[in-house]
Amino acid sequence: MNLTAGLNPAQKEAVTAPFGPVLILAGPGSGKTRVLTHRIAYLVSELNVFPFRIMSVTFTNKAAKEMRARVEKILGEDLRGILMGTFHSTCARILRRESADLARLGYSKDFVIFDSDDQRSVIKSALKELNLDDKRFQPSKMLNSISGAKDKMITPDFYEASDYMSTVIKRIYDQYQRTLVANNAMDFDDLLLNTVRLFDLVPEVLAKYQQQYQHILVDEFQDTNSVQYGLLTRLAGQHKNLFVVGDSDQSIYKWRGADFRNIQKFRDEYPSAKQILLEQNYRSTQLVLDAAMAVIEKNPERVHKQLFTDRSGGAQIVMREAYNENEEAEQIVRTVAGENRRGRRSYGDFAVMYRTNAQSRALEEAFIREGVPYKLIGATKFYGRREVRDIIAYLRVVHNLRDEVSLRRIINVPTRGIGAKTIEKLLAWGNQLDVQAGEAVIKLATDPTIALPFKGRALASLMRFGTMLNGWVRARDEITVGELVQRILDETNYKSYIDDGTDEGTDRWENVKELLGVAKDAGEIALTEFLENVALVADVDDLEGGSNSVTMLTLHASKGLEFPVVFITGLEEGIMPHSRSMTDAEEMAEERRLFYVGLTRAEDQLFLSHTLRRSLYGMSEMSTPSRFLGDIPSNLVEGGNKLSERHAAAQNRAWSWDQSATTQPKRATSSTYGSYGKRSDFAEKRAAQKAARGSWESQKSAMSQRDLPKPRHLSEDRDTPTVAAQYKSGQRVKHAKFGEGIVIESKITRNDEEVAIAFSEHGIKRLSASFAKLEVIG
DNA sequence: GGCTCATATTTTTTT
DNA sequence: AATATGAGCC
Repeated sequence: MNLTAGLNPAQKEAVTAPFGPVLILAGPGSGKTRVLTHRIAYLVSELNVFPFRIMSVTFTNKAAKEMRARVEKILGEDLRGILMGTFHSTCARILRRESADLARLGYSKDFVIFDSDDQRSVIKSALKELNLDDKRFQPSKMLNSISGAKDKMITPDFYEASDYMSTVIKRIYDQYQRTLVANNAMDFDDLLLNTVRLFDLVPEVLAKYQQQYQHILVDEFQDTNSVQYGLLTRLAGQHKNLFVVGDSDQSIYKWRGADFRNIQKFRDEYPSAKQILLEQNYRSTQLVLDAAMAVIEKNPERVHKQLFTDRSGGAQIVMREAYNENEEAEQIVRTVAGENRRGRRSYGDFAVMYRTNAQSRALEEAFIREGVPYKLIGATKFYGRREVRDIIAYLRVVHNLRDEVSLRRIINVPTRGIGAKTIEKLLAWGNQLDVQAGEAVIKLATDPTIALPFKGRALASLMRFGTMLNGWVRARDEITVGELVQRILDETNYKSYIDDGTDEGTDRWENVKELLGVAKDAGEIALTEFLENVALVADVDDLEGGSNSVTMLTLHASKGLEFPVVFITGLEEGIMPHSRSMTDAEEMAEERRLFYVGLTRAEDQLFLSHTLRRSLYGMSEMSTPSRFLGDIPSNLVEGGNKLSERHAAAQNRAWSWDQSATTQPKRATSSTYGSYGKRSDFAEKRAAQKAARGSWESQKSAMSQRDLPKPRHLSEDRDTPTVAAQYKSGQRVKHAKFGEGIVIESKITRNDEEVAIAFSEHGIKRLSASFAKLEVIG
């Protein structure tokens, strides 16, 4: 088998690099996934590494899964000897395996993983316990500090208390960590940290894994944090076969502790490391690359890289401006529908990207309205919904009775007469008897000899709940996760609690049923594994809409993917770059890298859009085009980069819109963009789309590309105006407020005409013809 | 203890 | 806009 066929010299060199530390610096689209998969295959087959003893760490579970499939395809065999996963899942696995030694850290192997929501509630109860104000010590800030400490491997005892703030944080951190251990729970950082601690505490365990994994491969190395780095160097301590692949220009997770300087650290610590550069791009046209390079070059302290491709030329970038996010979305759907209808592209060729998840809403609505199939990656977390979290909390308590956080969540949901006072009393009582959380309720319900501090209604309720919980715990190893969920739903009468007959209630119940479906699909797997998947695998939520649908995703989620046509939306100051990054130069550099990542996802064409007005937190505000747009060379943009002109125009328009808003009735958005109503309404439409997608899937063999549902009213080509121009330059007009002026430019935008007028007394204004009352006087 | 209404707060990105 | 928290009342 020739594993290097079709690879360029640099790629070949990487695949066949000698054992020892290797650093691959790979530009976007340089085939690094290919290099990784071939490297693994090479290790397995050519060098007879058997049993395989290879550990490969990628960024997402999805990526790991794909990589496994690819390697298996190359080798044509089952790869049980290779561990592939994320850092987090790898660590969870190791920790559960070493449960005997894990006890030394205070955990049993049934530990649960607390996500950010759980973390928040732990912090909150810690604040309460310590009598601290959650305004002064914001839970999110506290969590950031704690996470930062954990990344530096600082335990509460060693947290430096130099001033008042840090003294308080130290106390909160201490309390937080105690709570986690008491709950037999780990947060995401703990999974990594405890693995390293375990290795340091029990050298035999480390030695075992060093022996087991002779080769370690790491993808997206620029996004590792220092604990992950520590974990790698420990694991590779003996064989030093550490093969890392990264690109500092694509480092976009600094906020999560990632530090691309790990690349330099690696160089310093392994001076003998072989270093290979992959600069040839196989994905994009030269034009796309030129744009991306022009953007990234502006970042300070950066090593210049000359990306190149065989794909010279390429379609020019389309830069578009829309009135608001709804119009922006419509422009996109029309372009997509148009290209699809002409048979030039299929829906699956398009990706629409945005900075924040909240921006997906307007896009979804537009796609639903036009009947264009899409799939949403990430988005409003399915597992973040209240009703879903409730059920998960039930499972977690059944799985780990020490989980007080989850118990508190569900002990009175559905309401069963167990209020705050009773809960506190119950837990205090349990504490005296040295039983935790769920154990206490069960003891109360099952041990007739025990003296109880409760009576009457509270006691009856607790007994009933304890009996139920006991039943589930006893059944948990006998029945499947699906059956367990079903039982919990039945016995708690959850449906009548959540489905109150309103649209929203029905919607919630649908979500519960979806979770039930996921549980049933999980089949025979253990509860532990099920809960771990829920905690660590984020992509269960992806609305898998077959291959032939438009992908919507955040810029972060786009890393590692590629699409023929990419739309990047919301390119406005405050959104992209995000307002939270404005004050810090390093964060701004990261925003730029994020934009760079988005740009380099495109194979053939880029559409970049910004709006004049954007709704945020339910308020519509004027927006200014992103500074990043200005960095795209004019010759790469269709019709030239008009950003600076637009920038000025935006300022002017901001002014005139606000003026007209006071004198004119509000623009009829409901007729122009359709009215959207409440959440449930939207959920309904989304469900309808989902159902329709199912039928598309089933019909797709019978149906050709072009027969897909025809857009209802946007069958026009993308820039066909729907209004006719009323004004032309040179005309003299009169405005109610600004007096007389001369039209210098008239431009048709969608559904409107925009007129630039030079007023004798007020200077140049850009006005909307439908708004401004203009009288032609000559 | 539980429900309803009013007010505050939020959103960056994800394992 | 959508959700979380808190006060007030049954």
